Amino acid sequence: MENSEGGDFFPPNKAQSEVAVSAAAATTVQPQVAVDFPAKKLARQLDFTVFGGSSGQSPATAMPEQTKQIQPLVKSIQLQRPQTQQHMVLMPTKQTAVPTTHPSIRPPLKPDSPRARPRQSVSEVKDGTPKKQKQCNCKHSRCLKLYCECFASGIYCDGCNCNNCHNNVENEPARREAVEATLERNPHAFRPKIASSPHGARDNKEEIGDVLVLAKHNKGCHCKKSGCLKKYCECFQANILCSENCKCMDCKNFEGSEERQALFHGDHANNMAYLQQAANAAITGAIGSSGYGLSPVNKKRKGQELFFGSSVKEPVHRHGQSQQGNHIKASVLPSLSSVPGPCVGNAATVGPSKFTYRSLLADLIQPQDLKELCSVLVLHSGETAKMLADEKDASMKQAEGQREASLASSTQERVQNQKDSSTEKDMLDCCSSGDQGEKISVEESSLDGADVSKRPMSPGTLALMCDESHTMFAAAVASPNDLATLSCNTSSQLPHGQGMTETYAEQERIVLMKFRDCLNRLVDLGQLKERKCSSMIRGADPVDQKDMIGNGFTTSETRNQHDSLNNGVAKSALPLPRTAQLFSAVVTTANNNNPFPKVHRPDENGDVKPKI
DNA sequence: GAGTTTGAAACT
DNA sequence: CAGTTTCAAACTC
Repeated sequence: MENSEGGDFFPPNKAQSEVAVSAAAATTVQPQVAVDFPAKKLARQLDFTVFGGSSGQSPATAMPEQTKQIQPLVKSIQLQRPQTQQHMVLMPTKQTAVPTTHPSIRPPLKPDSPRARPRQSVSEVKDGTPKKQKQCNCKHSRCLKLYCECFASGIYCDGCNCNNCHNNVENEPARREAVEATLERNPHAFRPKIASSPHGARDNKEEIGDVLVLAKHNKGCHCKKSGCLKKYCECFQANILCSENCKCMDCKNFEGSEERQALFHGDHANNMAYLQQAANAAITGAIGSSGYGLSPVNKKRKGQELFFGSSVKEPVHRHGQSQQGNHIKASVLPSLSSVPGPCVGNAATVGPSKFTYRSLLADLIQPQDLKELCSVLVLHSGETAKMLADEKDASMKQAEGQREASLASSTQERVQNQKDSSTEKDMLDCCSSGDQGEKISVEESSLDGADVSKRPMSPGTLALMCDESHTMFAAAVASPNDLATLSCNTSSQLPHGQGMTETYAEQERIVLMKFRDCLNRLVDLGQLKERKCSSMIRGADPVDQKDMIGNGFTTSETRNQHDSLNNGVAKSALPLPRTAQLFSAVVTTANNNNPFPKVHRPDENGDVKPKI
């Protein structure tokens, strides 16, 4: 127990190398070992108690578990901290102002401090100026309380300016006692304060510009006067936005806060980051579910007042929480100029501000579009089948006409029809497997005289129709071979033999051609949209961006895009469903080069939408 | 560098 | 759990 405790929490001897962290010695833990960043409160993020869910456990019971897990933690910290620091441009580091005396050459105030050596290895930074973790200046806490950054970081004081320091090897018993007491008060005392996204690793954190937007303060801050824009605020100091966990008042540390943005002004890098953020948001329509949430700066306060009549005295985390709430609300509003909602899509679930990539086509293709597309393709296939069948019948009749009409032949034909009917039934049964509704829908969707259900259909057609309610898209893009497979291998049972196989092949070829054309159209749309977004971003007029919703387009713009899709295409006089329009363009266009002049579009015959 | 402000931690 | 005190860092001058 004691050994494990020392091994878990208490710093190692400074003689230990960083590599030795993995050693099994009792003093293997070097939580601070690679921490080359303002130790400050981030250092407190170390969690020596809770790994593996020791939370709630008494320190005594928690300790053994710490022993098991501390080393991986340390390793991850070593890897992650420096990265984190690199991104913290928001937080003006004062490290350069910190005495740079190297721990190892500092007066042997606390010669046995374990911190010196490990830190050395990582304290050489950028400009070559040796940097050292901040030293505490504790006077009354003996460096045995969380007030002390060193203690909170789980490290010995070393070269600090503290008085009556007990956070060292000589006072190990006292220190241990203090640790236990601290853990007793709060089992999470040494737990990381900043939680990353649910996806875990901090080095996977998502960043927008220079801001860590996924990280979140576990406890949240409670700032009252600093507006969460000073380093008093733990969130701000950690370079994260306040979250719903915070209980701060008059918070300005949220995405879109003009005060916060003001901190960036004059900082080119940050401005660029912000621009980049705006660009990303506009291009991808990444902000939440409702669109462009990136506030083009400076509107937040209005938003706050709008929603809360923002009073400085209003208690609350009002702006940590409410701000997040506001953001959500604001982002829903069509005009961001009026309410500069931050980019928070859903702070309640994803934290202060989470940006998610969305395809340029995200809002172009709707689920019903796929259904309609499949309907179109199915109809097309039916038409093809019909046409080919007619051709075949004509040729057969012609051949028959040349022969003497015989009773036998008519009898044979009846038998043939019976086989067809039987085969059809089998195929439908197979494909509708367990879902009568689908079978019905297939039949219903065959409308208009095409009477697909009563004709032999290609395996591909059947596959398309059968899968319409679940994997329409997949079925549509499947290769003919796949389609044949999907059709339950019924092709071998088909009565027309090779002739029908050719018909099926032709059907599939045409359907796939249509589908390919559709995809090409979509690609064109995407490119069009990309160009549009890019030009908007280049315009860099935030006000203009207010018109961007969702993926960055107004409905009218989107509509225009759809219109452009149909340019040069004879449109149906009847109102087509959106996608029907979309794909009718393809169909009609294809028909120009098509042996099949007439294509029945779904709506031309009324309701042909698959009923699923 | 001294003094003030601030908010987390500790305490009641 | 809320209110108060203590504390040390951040900040101001």
